[in-house]
Amino acid sequence: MERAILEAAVALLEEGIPLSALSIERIARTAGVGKATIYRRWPGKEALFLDLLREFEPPDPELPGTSARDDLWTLLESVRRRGLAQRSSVILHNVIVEMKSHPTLWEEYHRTVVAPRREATLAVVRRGIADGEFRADLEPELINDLLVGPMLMHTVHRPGAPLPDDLAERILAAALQGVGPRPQPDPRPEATPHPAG
Amino acid sequence: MERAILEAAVALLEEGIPLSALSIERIARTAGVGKATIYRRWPGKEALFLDLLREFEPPDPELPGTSARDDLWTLLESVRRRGLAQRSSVILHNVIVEMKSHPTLWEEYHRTVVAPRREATLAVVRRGIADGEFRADLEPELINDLLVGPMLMHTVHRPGAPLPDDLAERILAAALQGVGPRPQPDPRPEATPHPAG
Amino acid sequence: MERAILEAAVALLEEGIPLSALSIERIARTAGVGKATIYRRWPGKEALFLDLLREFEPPDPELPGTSARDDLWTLLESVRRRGLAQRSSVILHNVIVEMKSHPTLWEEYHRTVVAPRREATLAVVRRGIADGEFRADLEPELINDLLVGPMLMHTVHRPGAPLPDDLAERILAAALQGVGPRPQPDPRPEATPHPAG
Amino acid sequence: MERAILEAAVALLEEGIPLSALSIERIARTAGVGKATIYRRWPGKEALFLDLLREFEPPDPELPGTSARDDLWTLLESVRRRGLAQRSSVILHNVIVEMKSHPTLWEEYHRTVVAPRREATLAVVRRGIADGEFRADLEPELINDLLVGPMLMHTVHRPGAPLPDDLAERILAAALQGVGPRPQPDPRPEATPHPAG
DNA sequence: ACTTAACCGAGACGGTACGTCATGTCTTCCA
DNA sequence: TGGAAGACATGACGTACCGTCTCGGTTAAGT
Repeated sequence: MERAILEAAVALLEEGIPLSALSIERIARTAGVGKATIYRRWPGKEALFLDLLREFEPPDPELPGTSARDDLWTLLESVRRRGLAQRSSVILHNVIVEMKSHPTLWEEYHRTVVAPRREATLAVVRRGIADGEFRADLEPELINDLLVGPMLMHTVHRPGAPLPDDLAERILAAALQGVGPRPQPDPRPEATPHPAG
Repeated sequence: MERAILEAAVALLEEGIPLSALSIERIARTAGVGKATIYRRWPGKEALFLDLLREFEPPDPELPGTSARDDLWTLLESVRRRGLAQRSSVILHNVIVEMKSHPTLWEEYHRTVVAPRREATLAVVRRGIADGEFRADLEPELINDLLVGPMLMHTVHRPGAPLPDDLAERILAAALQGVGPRPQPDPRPEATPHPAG
Repeated sequence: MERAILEAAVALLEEGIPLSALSIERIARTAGVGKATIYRRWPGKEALFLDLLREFEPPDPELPGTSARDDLWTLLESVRRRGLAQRSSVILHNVIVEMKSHPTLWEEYHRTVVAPRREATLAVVRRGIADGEFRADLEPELINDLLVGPMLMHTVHRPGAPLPDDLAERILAAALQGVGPRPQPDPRPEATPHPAG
Repeated sequence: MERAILEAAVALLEEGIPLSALSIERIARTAGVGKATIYRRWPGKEALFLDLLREFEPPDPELPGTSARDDLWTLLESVRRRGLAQRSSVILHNVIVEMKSHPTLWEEYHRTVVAPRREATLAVVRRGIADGEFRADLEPELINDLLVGPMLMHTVHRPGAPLPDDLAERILAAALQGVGPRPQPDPRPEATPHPAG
């Protein structure tokens, strides 16, 4: 039942019906279900959307564990790819946007979906600090934001456009080495940042 | 007249009325104005919101021009402070969110407000590259995102919370030097990069 | 429900609200009912008025059957009395007037209410012709109009004024004998035909 | 100016626009005139309609004066013909209907147009009584209504249909001689209508 | 000829009503 | 018992008119 209703909602979205036209009445009609049946399960449209989001949430990526850098690359890549997922992309962006106007629901979404993901990245960063891959004099949160933030900037400024393949790699490299002037006196080829490889 | 209407909308928002309850009828009633008067000026609720956003747009900060670093610090600080603006903060965040569901309007907001701001930062970054303050082997956009992105991460994850005073400074420092392990063998003190001032 | 709405409409009319101020919004408000509830039952204001008219339609009078003349007197009297009906009178006149601007509805009212009434009178007239009470060389319709028409003239020219008690009797008498000069040579009194009763 | 406005109203009516869609705004637009210009001349839509009616009022017919009967025939014929007037007919009927909901205006129309016409017929009837053409024992009003009423019945029951050519003649004849059984030369007291049963 | 008033079109204004739609609650009736 | 069906009160939607009101821009007369 629950499924039938969510499927109906998705079906409508995929038909091109804009999110703002997704009334409960319409979903009920499409699902061949009484309105009351929907209200019995969700307190409102937005709560239904939340479940709809969870429906599409891709699984967390499996981390290689070879190094903090590699793990972070994997995580950033999963962020990038999520932005490309066929059905989701634009649709889900709008769902999220809509849901943001319901603080309670957004809070729950953040708590159960966004925050855990952030926590996972943070854990990797902390491990990287412990292993000497990251500077120990910086807060893990700062390092995390320095890596993930640039990723989001792309989607803000180029909505709809696919993120470049090497974006994760380039962000990681730049963030690790810094964007300040290269220490020229150093003659070393510097290839990978950690010299004693 | 236009002002009176926008003021009425803001007044309602400040009374705690949620954005979703901001019907045109209500705004008109509050402003003591006929509905037609609103429709004569804006094609719909969201277009009105766009003007409401512009209303609160703070002026662009004046750049010191002493160095790219100082200019960027000023720009990041203005981003931070904008998040604290008394009336706006949470309210405007919601307005933006709402408006995102109207692609046309959002596109215009981006074009006339967001993009120019980004362009200003990018110009500073380019100058910094030319002056040798930033690595020349990186795209200006990447450097820009590396600095601005982390700023936004804060507001995403801690909505409503004020951004720490030294956030801009810490982001700049970390981004310039990189978050990879410090090149310890180097004995030079390399003086912590002086902040703006 | 239907009743409650019609009652509300009548209540407003009786309060002296002019028909032109009888908006559906107002009726709904007075009846404590949503607008949709009204639109679910009637396609518009005028259709509602039609039901309002039917509400007040008095029952057809019972005919004595003693003679065509007596039956017609009864029918004319019922026309006269209908003009005096307490609540209706002026109000209903206006309702009818209003409804006339909706050809379809007026057609229906005529078909279901007016025409049957006319047919009933015509039937009596035809019987009267067959029985020799009326001239056989005249069309029944002409005779009918000659009797009913004068009745209506009164209401046209003296709106609101009550019709005189003996109007039906006087019309009948005059129509039967004709308004031309009396055939003087005839000395017979020919006793004005005693009315019903 | 006044004319231009009335013409515009008529033009719209003749285009088939229903009376209910004849807003002042529309008339003003069609006439190429400001709304205020209309309001300066008429207090409202219905008052304008009144002038519109007067516009179409045909001239009173010229009476032959040969006899009351002939004069009345002429008057009845003019009533009949008025119902056929090309532009007016249905349109004007609706205008009248509409105007009836404004008691004041209707009263004025009645006083200045309808009543004088009735008075003219009544005068002829009175003359007919004096000349012995009509029974002297009947009120002139009754005789008048007996002649004019049947005329109106036709338009009530067959709206739009043209009135038959000989209608006036037939009404006059029937009314003068009466619709009761003809006083056959038969000397018998006429007891049962069909003698040779 | 120059001013000044009247009048014009245009259309904005605060309102009210239109008829439609969606909300969330509530029966009703069927399986 | 629980679900579909949908009626219900509420209220926003965007449009159209209402009747009043400024606006400038002609005209016209009066000086």
